[in-house]
Amino acid sequence: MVLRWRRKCQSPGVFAPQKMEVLSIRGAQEEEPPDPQLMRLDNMLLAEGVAGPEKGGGSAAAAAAAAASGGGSGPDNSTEHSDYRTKLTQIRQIYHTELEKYEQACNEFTTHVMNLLREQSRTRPISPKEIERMVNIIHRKFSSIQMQLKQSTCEAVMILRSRFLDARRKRRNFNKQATEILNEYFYSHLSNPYPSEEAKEELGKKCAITVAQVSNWFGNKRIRYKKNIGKFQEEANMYAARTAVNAANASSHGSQANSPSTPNSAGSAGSFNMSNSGDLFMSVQSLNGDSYQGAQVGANVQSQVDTLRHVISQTGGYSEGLTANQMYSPQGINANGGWQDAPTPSSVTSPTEGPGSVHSDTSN
DNA sequence: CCCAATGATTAAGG
DNA sequence: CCTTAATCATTGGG
Repeated sequence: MVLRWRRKCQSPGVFAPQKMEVLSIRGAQEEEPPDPQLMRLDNMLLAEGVAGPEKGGGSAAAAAAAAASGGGSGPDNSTEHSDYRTKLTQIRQIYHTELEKYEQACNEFTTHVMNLLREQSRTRPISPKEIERMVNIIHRKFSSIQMQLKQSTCEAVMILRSRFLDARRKRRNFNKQATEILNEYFYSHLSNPYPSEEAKEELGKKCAITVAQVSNWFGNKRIRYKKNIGKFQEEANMYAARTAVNAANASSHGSQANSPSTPNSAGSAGSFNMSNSGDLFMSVQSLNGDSYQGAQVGANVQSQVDTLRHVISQTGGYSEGLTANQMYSPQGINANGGWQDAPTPSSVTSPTEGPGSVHSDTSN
């Protein structure tokens, strides 16, 4: 489609607006045949708040915009809609102006024709039926013009809506910090990267995005990670190392409740130091084994295991079934090729898959 | 310009 | 509702 919703609706003074008496157009205004096309347009304009009552506050338009935004529940961004409402009001004004103009022109023309007929009635007999027929013809003509106007307006509204309500068209990348937080969560829950509703809310809060956006992000991330794990190796190493260090620090220092999720260590980018891998290995041993005195390690055990396993698999420090060709298939991805039961097997990438039995899920 | 990355949407399945 | 997978449309770097 063409993106030119502004322009049109500009008829340069076809009829000079004059002060004329209005004839009785009421009778013919009601379209005898309820044209479905016209009804559709009318309904749409009405629903869109364009053809509604006068501008008694933008309530109609606001309601329409809110309804159009989809979900009824939600403190949707109202700043986004202000621009939309402004433009919608513009369309509405143009529409009303034009409509009025057409009506006036129709009346004038009708009057003119009537006068003509009246004049002619002096020289030849004119039946009232003929007059009525004339008027009908005129009104039909102007009705079709009105319909064009309505159609144009509808089109404009549709384009406006797709322009403003289709979020794809105003996509903004998340800021660095947000993606960092999301990635951190993702890679520290690699064996089960499905954040609960609460986790999503919290992530959304921390990243200043909506829960739906968090879901989108994880959906995209999961599929794209799975599709090409190799591509995410670097990133995975980075975040795994970072959170692993964090976890190691936390567990070694006992309960240290502080540090609100911002490790803030921007120093070690790609360089992963192998020296602490030994410590991490020990941690894994104790965590994966049975007796770990901490006892209070509940929900975040899995995350630590995830990151530690990842780190270990990358550093090659853990020999149990981890061979070179398994670099690209770390932790929780099972033989199915996915985290969840894949409905369509469709010949997964790596048929040979090692032990992926890391599942002590903490659902709460 | 091209092109990879990326957020959002859609369809299909549960 | 949720998910996956494919796709769209934009962003931003070269």
